[in-house]
Amino acid sequence: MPELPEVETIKETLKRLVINKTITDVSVYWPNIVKRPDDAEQFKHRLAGQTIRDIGRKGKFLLFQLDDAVLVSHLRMEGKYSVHPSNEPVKKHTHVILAFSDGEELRYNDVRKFGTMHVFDKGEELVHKPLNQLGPDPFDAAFTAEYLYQRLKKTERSIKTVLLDQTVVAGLGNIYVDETLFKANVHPLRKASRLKKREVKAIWEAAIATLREAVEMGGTTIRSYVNSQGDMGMFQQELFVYGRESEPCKMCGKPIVKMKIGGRGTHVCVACQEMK
DNA sequence: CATAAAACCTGCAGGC
DNA sequence: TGCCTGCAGGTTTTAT
Repeated sequence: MPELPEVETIKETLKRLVINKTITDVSVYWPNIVKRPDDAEQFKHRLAGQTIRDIGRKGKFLLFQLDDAVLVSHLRMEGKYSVHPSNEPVKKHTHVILAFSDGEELRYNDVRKFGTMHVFDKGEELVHKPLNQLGPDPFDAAFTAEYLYQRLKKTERSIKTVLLDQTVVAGLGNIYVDETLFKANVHPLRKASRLKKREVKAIWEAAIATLREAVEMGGTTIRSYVNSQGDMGMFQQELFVYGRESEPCKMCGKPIVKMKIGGRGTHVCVACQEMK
C-alpha cells in the first residue's frame, strides 16, 4: 500500500526506466481508472505523441511531466507501474498501457482497480482536483511544527484521523501514521485540539524522521508493494507497531494493541503512548 | 460547517 | 471441499 516513501521510491526507479520515452499508443482496459478526461479515447489522444520529460511527486501522487501535459496518477492501495517489451504477455489486472516508440511499454497494474489517472494541460494540475486540496508535502519547507500546531488546534478529531487527512499534510498513510504516533509517544485517540505544543512538535519531528528513514530503505513491503523494478522495500523490519498486534513492544515489552479509529486499523502500545 | 459512513474493488483468511 | 462473512486500504461521495 504505497504511501509517501513507496511513491518516492517508485518515482525514482521509474525515472531511470521511462525518461525521454515517447508515447505512441495508449490502451485502457478498465476505463474507471481514467478520471480526466472522462472519455478513454480523449485520454489516449491527449497522451499520444507526448514524451515523458520528468516524473515528480506530490504527497502520494505521481506526476508524469510530458511536453505539454501532465499525467497525475494515484496508486491507492495496490497500483504498480512496470516496464516491459511490448511482446511480453500482459498480466492479469493490467488496466492501462502506454506504448513507447522504442518497443517498450509502461504498464499499470492494480488488483483492486482503485487507482486514478488525470491528464491536465501543463500548469493546470495544481488548481484542480485532486491536487488542489492537498496540504504541504512533509519534506516541504511549508510543513513546520507551527503550521501543524495551527491546523491541529482547529479540529476535534482524533490525531490519528487528522494525520491521515491529506489536506493537512500530504503523504502519510495508515502505516506511517501509526509509526509516527508511536515514535512521538502520543496515543492515536488523543483529540488533536488538546495536544500540547511540545507534543505537536514531537509528532512533527517523528513524521519527518520516519518518512525520511523509510525513503532511505526503499519503503515498506507489507503485502504486495514492490517498486517499478520489482524490488521489495526494507522498512517493514523497522516497524514498531504496524502489523505487530499482540507482539511485544520493542521498547517496553507489553503487547501491541490493535483498535479501530475512524474505520482504520490502528496499532498502539498503550504503555508507551499515554492517553492522559 | 464538521464528522462519520458508505462506496469503489479484489483476494484472502477464518468460521462452519 | 466450499460457501459465506469480514477485512484491508486511500480517497471521494453521500449521509448525518
